Amino acid sequence: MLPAIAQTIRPAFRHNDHRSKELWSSVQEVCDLLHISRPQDLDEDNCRFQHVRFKAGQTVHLNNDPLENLFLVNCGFLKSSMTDDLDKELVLSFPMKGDLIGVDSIHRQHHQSQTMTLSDCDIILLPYSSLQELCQKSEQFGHAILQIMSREIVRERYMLGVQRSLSAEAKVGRFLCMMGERYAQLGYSSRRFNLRMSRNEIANYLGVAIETVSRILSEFHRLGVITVNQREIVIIDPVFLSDLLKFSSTKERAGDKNVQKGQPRTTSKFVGTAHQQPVMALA
Amino acid sequence: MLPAIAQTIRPAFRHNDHRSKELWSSVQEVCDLLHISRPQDLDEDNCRFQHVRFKAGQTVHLNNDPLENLFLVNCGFLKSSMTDDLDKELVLSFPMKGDLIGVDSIHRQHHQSQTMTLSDCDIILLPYSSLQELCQKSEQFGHAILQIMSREIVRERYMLGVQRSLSAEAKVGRFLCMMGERYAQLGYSSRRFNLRMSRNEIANYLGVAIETVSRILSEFHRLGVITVNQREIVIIDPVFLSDLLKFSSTKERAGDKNVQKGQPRTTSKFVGTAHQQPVMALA
DNA sequence: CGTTACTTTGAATATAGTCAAGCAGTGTGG
DNA sequence: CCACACTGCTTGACTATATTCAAAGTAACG
Repeated sequence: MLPAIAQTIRPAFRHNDHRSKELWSSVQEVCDLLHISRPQDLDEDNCRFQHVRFKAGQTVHLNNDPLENLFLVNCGFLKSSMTDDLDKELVLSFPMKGDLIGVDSIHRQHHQSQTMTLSDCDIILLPYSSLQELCQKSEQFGHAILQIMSREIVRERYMLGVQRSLSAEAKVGRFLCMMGERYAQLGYSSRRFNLRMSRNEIANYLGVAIETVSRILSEFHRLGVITVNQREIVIIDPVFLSDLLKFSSTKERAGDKNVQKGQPRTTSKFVGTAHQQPVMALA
Repeated sequence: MLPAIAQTIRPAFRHNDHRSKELWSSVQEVCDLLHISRPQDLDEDNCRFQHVRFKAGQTVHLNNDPLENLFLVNCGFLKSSMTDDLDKELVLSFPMKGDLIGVDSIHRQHHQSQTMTLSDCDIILLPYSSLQELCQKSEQFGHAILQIMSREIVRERYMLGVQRSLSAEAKVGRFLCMMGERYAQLGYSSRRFNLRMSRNEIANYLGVAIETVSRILSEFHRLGVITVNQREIVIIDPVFLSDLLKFSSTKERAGDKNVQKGQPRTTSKFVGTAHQQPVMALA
């Protein structure tokens, strides 16, 4: 079985001959990474999954590649995107540790997107055939895979809600909060982090113009709710950003709290809210 | 097993005592509806799935209901929606025949959305436990379920692309085309159909204001590319609508064909394109 | 027939996009 | 080491698009 896997990986993978302490992971380790409990009903644990190293800027898989492997991020930062009718890139997600890449490809047996590395990465190859086999052996594992797919649906749906009902500044605010939370899950600070992606990629991901992202970040900085220095972000007032999630919606903010309504246009429209909430000390 | 299913269904279901020719469906029939091939590796076909009838305006499941059944639409039209932070409804989809409802609930074992009927409906209950069992018995069936989940992800992703990169009129145009295609798949005309949902629901689904939907439909009508009479739509020029998909994107139309750019504002901005494409005869 | 819900239309406004210019880091080669 | 170009980012001015508010029209319903 192992030789079989080795043969199915794309040639590019074989160029990565970096020495690594753990080139193969067990089912246990994969389950831990995926945040699913290890199936109790799976006795034989002789299955191993290969790790592959990527340098920043490399391609993990391209659109329309045949489905052979799913990819589980062990460490590093990536960008998944698709191409629309006009060959314009649409950024779909920024996978990081613990994220499973490629579940969209099961439908047509070909990848419906492409994924690039934004930093050096360590990726675990999960051959789809092996996953199917595990699903067959273990009902619990099968259920866990369905859960992961379901979670992906819920996540995308959440983004859909963001796209539809939030203003540009709320999108950016929510994006920053989300990134903070994700870093926190990885054990980093949720308040101070480096964005791994360009303004262009953020703008694309959020569905707004790059200038808008830039303007809003500057505005947040001016208001003292964040600090921006290149790609280094410090979130000073997360409450402000999370309130934006709720009340900056273009459509429904009339009727909710009388802030941000009828503020003089000569000053920032955020001032009203900013003054209501004490600026929190930087951790 | 059958009594078990009968006991797990919600009380509301039992009120529907309409007499029906086929109250139970086989695995075969379910697979046909889902457009997946019947698993060859499943010999015993003694499993039956209960049908439930709903009148228009009834609730199939509510947000946060525990996951007991998935729902497969046998006939009728529905609306799935979720509730955002502000208790505002967000329409997610308009399920119809062959659509599987509830795959989002597997993740947390509770439904993450609610579904209402827009017309009288016949729904097949698929107990999640039975599905798991079938997945276990048949590798092919398991794969098919993964495919359906994957397809759902791809669909939601498509909507995400629509939300991000299309103008309001392109969204409406695409919506009409999409509805036409879906009716066509059910064997109805793709050119002439009744919308089952209100303008409000369309607007919500597309993430635009209701007035915008109304205006754009009127505009399309004025241009002769569609006919609107209440909720009855006749698509006269699908090419026009599908071109909108490509070239009405707010962001990328500069540089593509010099239509719709620099048109006098006194007349419709669609006129330029409309004149380039012959109006097709009404089928 | 009046009430209600849904839809259409117009006018004013707000939001975000486009265009254009300039700035700031980065890297290259002289 | 500095000039140079290059890329990514920021900012301002203007414009387009879509929303909000307001009002009136239309169909459905008891």
